Amino acid sequence: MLDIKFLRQNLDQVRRKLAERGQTIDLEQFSALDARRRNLLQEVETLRNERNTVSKEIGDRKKRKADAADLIARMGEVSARIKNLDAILEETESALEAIVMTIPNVPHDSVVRGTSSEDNPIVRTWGDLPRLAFPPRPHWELGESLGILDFTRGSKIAGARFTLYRGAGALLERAIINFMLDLHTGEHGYMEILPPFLANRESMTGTGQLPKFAEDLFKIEGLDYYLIPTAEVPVTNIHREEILNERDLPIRYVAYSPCFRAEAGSYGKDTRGLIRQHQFNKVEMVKFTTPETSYEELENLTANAEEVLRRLEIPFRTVSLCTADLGFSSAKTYDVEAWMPGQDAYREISSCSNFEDFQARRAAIRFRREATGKVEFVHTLNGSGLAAGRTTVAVLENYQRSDGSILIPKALRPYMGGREKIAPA
RNA sequence: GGAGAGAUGGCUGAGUGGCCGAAAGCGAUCGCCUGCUAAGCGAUUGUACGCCGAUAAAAGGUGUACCGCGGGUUCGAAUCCCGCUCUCUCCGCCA
Repeated sequence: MLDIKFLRQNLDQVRRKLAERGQTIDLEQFSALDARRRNLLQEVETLRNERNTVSKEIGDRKKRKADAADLIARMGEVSARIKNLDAILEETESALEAIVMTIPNVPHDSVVRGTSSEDNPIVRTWGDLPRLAFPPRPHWELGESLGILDFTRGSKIAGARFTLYRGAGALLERAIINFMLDLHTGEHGYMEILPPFLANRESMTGTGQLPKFAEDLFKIEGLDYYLIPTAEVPVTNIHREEILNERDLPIRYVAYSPCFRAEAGSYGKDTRGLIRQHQFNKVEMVKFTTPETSYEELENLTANAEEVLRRLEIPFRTVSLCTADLGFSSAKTYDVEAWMPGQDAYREISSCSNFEDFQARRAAIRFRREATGKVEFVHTLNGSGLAAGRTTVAVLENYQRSDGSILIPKALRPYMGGREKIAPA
């Protein structure tokens, strides 16, 4: 969420910035509620002050055995008024919060203004597209004919958008996950985390999934637990309501987790194959930084994600999301898109974002500045490093051969017992 | 699942209705002292929100709230009552 004081003082600027995202927000309503809240607060605090002072006087009188009945009667009324005002104040505050919690982050100045993903500038392209002497097949065909991906049985067990991996397919995805974790912990300086795969309402609110995007989540019936849509949720919430030491920053975590997404509203989109699933595996990088370094950290976070594809020798390009394409909590996002020959397209395989203090404010993640002793909000960042399911897709499609077999990328062979290819049984 | 105990500041730990935002100790920071280190002495040591502050911010001042969370009793609650959450111990079950 945005800072209420900042909002109050920069209404026009915020309105303009949000318009660039294609959002219109009822900032008049915000102003009215904010003013009302402050008036009520003052009134109620004055009454509390009176009650505190007079209650002391009552105590003194009683000690002296003097009569205090008049004061007690008066304070009875004051307390009743406080109770009344408190209820109104609470209503006002939750109405105000309801607005503020649904206002998206303000895009960073370097983010290009646009109206759709068509306007996302390409910032980097890497690798030569493979020139195949045969028409490339999509991964679902390859996976089924090799007997390593079973979409039919995945549907039988759970439903649409669930897939069963078998044999070398299961091994390949596990190898990809292990390779990525080893790379980020061993060479990029991240600490590995294995988090809970369910999270509660507070955690979901802290990172911004709630209250606005409840329909995208799977919820455990009757309990306040949600299946995580990304490891970003549990890992960012590690430090919820904490004050960190400046010298411990930046903190860099990397976590494997399955991710669960309801994919409401995406009917008919990417219905075949592994691209869009209700459950998929992902390795996620999360950072907590000081405000001064967060954009530098975003650049190398993105580079860390790209490095996976470089090592796997899979062509990719990186785009910077324009204002219209930016996620709710993000101030700036790079998407890394891997080349997928079976689809003749680049497809998103990582999304790296700087949330600045947007999540930190919601989740109360702060740090104490050594120079001044003051507490400030940290900046949080995260990025996929990478989506494992889509990485499996990229490997299958880029490394396919005319006989339908798959060459294993060199970087993955140590993770697959030295195996060099996946061939039809 | 059954039985019991507990939750207070960075930590340990007092506090059972007003003098408690909270003793004491530890730790930390600053200063003094000291050949260095240790010891000693002194001071400081939470967060949030509102208001005041010469304009924005800060310094500073002031008020309110916070003793796991939510409600209740009372003129007044860390303290009494109810509900919840979490932690610990024992039993059962289980990977």
